[in-house]
Amino acid sequence: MRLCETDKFIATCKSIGITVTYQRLIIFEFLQTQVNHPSAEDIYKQIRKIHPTISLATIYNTLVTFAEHNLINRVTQLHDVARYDTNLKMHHHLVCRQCKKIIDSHYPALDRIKISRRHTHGFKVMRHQVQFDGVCSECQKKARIKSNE
Amino acid sequence: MRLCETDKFIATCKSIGITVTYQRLIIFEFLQTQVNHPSAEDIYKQIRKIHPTISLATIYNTLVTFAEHNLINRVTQLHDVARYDTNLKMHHHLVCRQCKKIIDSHYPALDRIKISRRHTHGFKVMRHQVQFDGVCSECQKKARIKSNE
DNA sequence: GTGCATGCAAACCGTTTGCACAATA
DNA sequence: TATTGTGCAAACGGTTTGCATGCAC
Repeated sequence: MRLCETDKFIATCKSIGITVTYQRLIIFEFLQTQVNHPSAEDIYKQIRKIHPTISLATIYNTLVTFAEHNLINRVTQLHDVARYDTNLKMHHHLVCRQCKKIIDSHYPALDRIKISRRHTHGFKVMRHQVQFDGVCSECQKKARIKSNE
Repeated sequence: MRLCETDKFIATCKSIGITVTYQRLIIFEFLQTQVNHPSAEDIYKQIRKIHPTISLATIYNTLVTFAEHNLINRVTQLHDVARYDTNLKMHHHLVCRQCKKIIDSHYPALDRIKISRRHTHGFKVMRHQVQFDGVCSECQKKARIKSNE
């Protein structure tokens, strides 16, 4: 069972062309057990209990590597700096993956989204917002120019 | 016109019980002109051109104050630390305002959301995700206990 | 006059990086 | 053996904070 998972991880590393290391394996296996969206620090503290020699830098490096190869996702893409919004009316966001531009989208159909009680896990939901990830027109243009060079 | 806006700001400050200062006024007025979700640094650089004595700390302090009183919003609530997600299937998030817990919600109706061309502002949309803000059951419980004390 | 806000610099903290050493392929 | 990753510590960058001065009420 375990072996099978390990083999799968090794195969994945080979297919994306990264070295298989013990540290990456234990980080990956740890992540598979997590449902609560841990931070690098969380991961470090947990793994250290069993593997006390692992370094925090390795956790960070590994998370970057995994995310680059889509083995995991960062929960929020807009992570580098805090951004502020003066638009207090309900609205949604288009976020550019490249330049991190945020554009408001007023789209009343999305305002009416309701989540049924069965899916709220006891949450008292107060607000919702839809985020569309993609590439803005300027960045698409830049990419086209680049590919024609 | 300008006077009217200024008066409105003064009235707002009074109603929420914060001191009216020149710095807060210029920051607030600047924010009203912005549609591109500026960062603290952006705001600082722009305002410094006209008011060279303002300090970055004041920008930060003021943004915190404004956000606390709901005059503005932080675009992302989950800002303090990067969080990772091993669930690569399409899903949505319930985020607790208090403890920052994130719970996955698998709700196929939300997966089928489509945004019409008119609303995309030229974006190439690649993914979307709905975020429900609220209070988780544990934090609701804690709040109830506290209010009964 | 009292209390809250500002401005400066230092501290903070999450994250990244340079480098010597170790492990992988 | 050549390459890539690890671990440590130092650097980095966005943000917060302590404190003296200044302004609002």
